[in-house]
Amino acid sequence: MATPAFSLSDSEPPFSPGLPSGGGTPAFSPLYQQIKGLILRSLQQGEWKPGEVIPSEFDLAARFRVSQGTVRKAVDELASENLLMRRQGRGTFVATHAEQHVQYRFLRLEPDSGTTDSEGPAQREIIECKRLRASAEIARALALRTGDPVLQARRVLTFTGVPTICEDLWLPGGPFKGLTAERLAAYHGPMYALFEAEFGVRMVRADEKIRAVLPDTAQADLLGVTPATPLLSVERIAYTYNDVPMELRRGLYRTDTHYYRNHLS
Amino acid sequence: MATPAFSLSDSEPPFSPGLPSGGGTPAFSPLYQQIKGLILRSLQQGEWKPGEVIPSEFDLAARFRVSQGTVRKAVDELASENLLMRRQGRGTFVATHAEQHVQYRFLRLEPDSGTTDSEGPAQREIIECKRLRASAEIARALALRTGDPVLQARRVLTFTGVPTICEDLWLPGGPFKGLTAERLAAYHGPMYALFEAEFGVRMVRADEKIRAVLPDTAQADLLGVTPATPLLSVERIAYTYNDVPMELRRGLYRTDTHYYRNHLS
DNA sequence: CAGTGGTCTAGACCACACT
DNA sequence: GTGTGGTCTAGACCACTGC
Repeated sequence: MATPAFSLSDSEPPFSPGLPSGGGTPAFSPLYQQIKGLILRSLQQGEWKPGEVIPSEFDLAARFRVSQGTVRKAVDELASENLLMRRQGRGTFVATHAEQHVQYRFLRLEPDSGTTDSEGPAQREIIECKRLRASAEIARALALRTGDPVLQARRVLTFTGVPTICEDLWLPGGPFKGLTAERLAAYHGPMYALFEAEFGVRMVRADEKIRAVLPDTAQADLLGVTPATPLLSVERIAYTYNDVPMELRRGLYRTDTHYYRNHLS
Repeated sequence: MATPAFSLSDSEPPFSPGLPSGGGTPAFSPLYQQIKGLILRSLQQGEWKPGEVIPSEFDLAARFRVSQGTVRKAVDELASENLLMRRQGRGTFVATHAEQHVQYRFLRLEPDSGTTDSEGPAQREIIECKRLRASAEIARALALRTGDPVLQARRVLTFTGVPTICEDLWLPGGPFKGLTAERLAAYHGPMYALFEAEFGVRMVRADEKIRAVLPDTAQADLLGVTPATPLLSVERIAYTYNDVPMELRRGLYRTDTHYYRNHLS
C-alpha cells in the first residue's frame, strides 16, 4: 500500500505507517497497532456491543484502507486479550461476560475433587449494598478522590451448600449510579454481565494480590468457619478499557474444599 | 508453494498441508503447526541449547521447504509460550531460566511496598536433600510408579533478612541422578537454571494450586513465625516439553511482607 | 554494510457455518 | 452457494543490531 488512509467516517487524517509522528521521540507505531487502537475506540464507544458481531475483516480492511492481513493482526491481538472472540465461519464477536463457557472468567477457585466445572451454579446472596464516601485507600485504588461517592457491597457465594466466598466490593458512584442491593439480588448470572448490560461497564482485565489471613468474626460467621480458619484473601482491581480501574474487590475464599488455580508459562 | 516437503536431514516425508492424514478422523493440522512440532523436537533433542540462537527464519523456511511466513507463525507461537525469545536485529534464541530479566519466572511473590524488583537476590538455604521412594501421591503427581526413586529437598528463601518461603520439592530420580544437597547449595542462581545446565531439564510451564494453611511446628520454626500464622500454600507441578511433569513443589509463603500476584485477562 | 526480525501487501485456496 | 475466518505464499520494504 502506498498511501494508507482512513475513511472520513473515522475522522482520521491519512498517514504513513513507517513515519515518525512527531518531533522528539521517533514514536514509530506499526499500522496494525493503529488499527487496533481504532477498533478499540469503536468498542469503547459502543459502536459494537457485547455479544454482537463486528464487521468482517474484509469490511474493516476497506474501512481503514489497509490490507486484510493488517486488520487480521490487529484483531488477533484483541482476541488474544479476550476483547474479541473469533469464530471460524461465523465472524468476530465482541467478548462478553454473559456467556456460559466464559462465565467466571476471573474466578480462579475450583473445587478440590472437581472433575471439571460440574459444580453447578453458585448461590449468590447479597448481604448489603450501600452508598458512602471513598476513604483515601479506596479512592487510590479506584483512581478517585477521597470523599468521592462509592458503592460498597458485600455478598456470599455458596457452592453445593457450602458458603465458600465472602467478598466486599467497591464501585465508583458515577458509572454505577442506580445500583442497589435489589438489582444485584434480582440478577441471576455473573456480576460482570450485569455491569455490562445495565451500566455499560465492561471489565477487560484485573490484577489480584493474594494473601493468607484470618477472618474477623463477621466474616467467619458468614462462611460458617471459626475465626482461626486460615482463608485466602484475594484483593482484585478490575479494569475496563484504557486501564481505568472500575472495581475494587476483597474476597475471602475457603480453601478446605476449593483451591485457587494458576497456570504459569 | 506447490509441493511442500522436508529436507532429508529431517527424515520427514513430503506432505500436503491441507490433506487429511489418515483414515478415520480428518486430523487436519495446519502447516505451521507441523513446523512448530519440528522446531519443538529440535529443542527437545538439544539441537539448539538454552541461550543459543536458532537459525534465521529464512534458513528454517529453506530447511522445511515452506515460506518464511509459515515459519514465522510457528516461531510466534513458540515465543508466546516462552520457549523461544525473539530479538529484533539479532535473531531468535532458545529461552533460558538463567537470564537476569526472566529470573524467578515462575515466582509470583512480590514484596508489599516493593516499588519494583529492587529487593535484591534471595538468600537460599538448603535444609536437606535426600533420596527416597515415591509415595502413591508423589508418584501420581510426577507420573511415576509408586516406589520409584525420587529426590526430596527442602529449602528456605530469605528476602532482606526475613525468611519468607519454605518449600519442599520432589524430583524424579532418573533425570536428576547425581543431584545432592551440596550441588544445590553450591549453585547461585535460580534452581531451574541449575536443572537446565546440569541435568538438561527445561521447565516450560507449571500449574499451581493455592490454599491458605497453618504451618506445622518445623515449618513455623524455619520461617520464624508462630504455628497460628496463616500462610499461603502453593503446590506446583512443573512440566518440561510435551507436558511431562518433572517437579512437584510445595511452598509455604509468608504473606505479611509479601503477596502473590496474579494478572487476569 | 549485511543480516536479522518486523511490517505490509495482494492474491490464492481451505475449513467452517448458515441459508 | 455464499460469506466468514484460517492458512499459505511471494515479495517488498522497514527497523534494529553488530561488523
